[in-house]
Amino acid sequence: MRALCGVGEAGVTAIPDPGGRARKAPREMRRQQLIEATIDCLSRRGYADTTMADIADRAGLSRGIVNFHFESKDNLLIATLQFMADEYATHWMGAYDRAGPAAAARLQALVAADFDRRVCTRRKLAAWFAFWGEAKSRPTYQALCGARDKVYQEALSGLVEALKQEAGYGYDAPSLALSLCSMLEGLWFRLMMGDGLTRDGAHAAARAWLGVAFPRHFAPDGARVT
Amino acid sequence: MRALCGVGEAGVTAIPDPGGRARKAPREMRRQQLIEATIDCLSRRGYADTTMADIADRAGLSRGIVNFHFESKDNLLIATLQFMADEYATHWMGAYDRAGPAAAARLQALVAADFDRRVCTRRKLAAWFAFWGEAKSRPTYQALCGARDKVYQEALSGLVEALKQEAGYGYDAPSLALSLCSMLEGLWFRLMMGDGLTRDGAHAAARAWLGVAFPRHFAPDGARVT
DNA sequence: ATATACTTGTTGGATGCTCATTCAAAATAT
DNA sequence: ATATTTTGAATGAGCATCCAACAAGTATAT
Repeated sequence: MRALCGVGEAGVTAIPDPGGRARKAPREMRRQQLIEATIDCLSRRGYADTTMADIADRAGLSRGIVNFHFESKDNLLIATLQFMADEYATHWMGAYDRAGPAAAARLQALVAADFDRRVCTRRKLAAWFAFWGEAKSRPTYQALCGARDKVYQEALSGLVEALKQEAGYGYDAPSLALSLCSMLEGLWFRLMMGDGLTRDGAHAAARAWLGVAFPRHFAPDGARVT
Repeated sequence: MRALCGVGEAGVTAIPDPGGRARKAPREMRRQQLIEATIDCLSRRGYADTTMADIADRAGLSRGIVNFHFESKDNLLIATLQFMADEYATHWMGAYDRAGPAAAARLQALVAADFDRRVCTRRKLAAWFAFWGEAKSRPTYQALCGARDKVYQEALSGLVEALKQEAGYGYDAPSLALSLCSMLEGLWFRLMMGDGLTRDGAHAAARAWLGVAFPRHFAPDGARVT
């Protein structure tokens, strides 16, 4: 589906074309191509410096094309954020469902999902932060990001509560759930910032947290204890 | 020092003037006034929509003024970020020094400092995130933000390590320190995003974590155990 | 099949607006 | 009188949007 991934610094290279520059690529494909180009530009140039021309160039198409497929720059950005939010939700929900019924297994799966290659790339993290930086002043962004979080946090809260009942931990479940998902977001932040932190390093830190918070369910390195 | 704090939504109201609109306010005062106006605009309109005119209006001064005191918009933004980074560092270092020699007391003080009124306001958090959103594509911002973190994280790491040695905890200290400061950043993020989370709620979540991670030093509610 | 209208995509330049910067003049200090 | 600070309007660059022309498919007619 996604064509770009390695993201070399190479200049003019366009996205390997779904349908080439050929006219009449299916509507949805061209939209997706433009969305990917937008994520690309956001991650390279930042929100403020991303122009319509940049996006068109990166997609290897002409200047007017965006206004044909999306009505405006704003619409394109919203569609891009929507796409990322949907992709993220689909991803973690799939992991949740595949993890089986045990609360500990589900929690472990959710944490692992956050550091999976498919959603956790420099490119996408940078795009997320570009949006988040603007979110407080744009209700639309805030709504989309908020929706992303709401359900996710509820899922985490439920699991934290379930583990508490299973093992009689003494913590305050809502507070601990909040600190858990804040930590996951913070790790994303540090990954995006560079600093030599790797996806594996971040994942290890998250697992260390699990081991500390739920010692009867997870070993200090985050491996599950039966 | 800082004049604005309550930040009502009120429209044209300028910053209560250090020196009024009177000409010839001391150089440093006018610079500070413009920096405060910049933080204000960033938090209300976001990075992309903050213009020189906005800033001048909010400061209650004329359009050309910024280019006189700072040479360019870029310079003003950098000075603003610099100011926030300095203020933050001064603040937590002061808390650290005032906490006395015990590692647990110092850790508690650092966590409390992060949720103190002076640095943790909606206004300032929003400004931080405006910068962070652009940081990946602007080396200068990244350097300033990175410097902010480096020393802070080292301090936290040292304390986490010290507590481990005091009480023989089983965790991996570097990973746990990373997860701790990620959590603090994530809590800032959620505070900025709104969602009904209060400063006290965020602080409580952080303390809950302390209780979970260092049970021999902190009670479940984060109070110190002697 | 081949020609003819019609729909959908695509292009690149024209248009007009917003904004950072510049600057000459005015105001205030020393 | 001279130096510093402030003003507000002029300048010009960059950008999103618009649009007229063109291209490529698709349906209908011959």
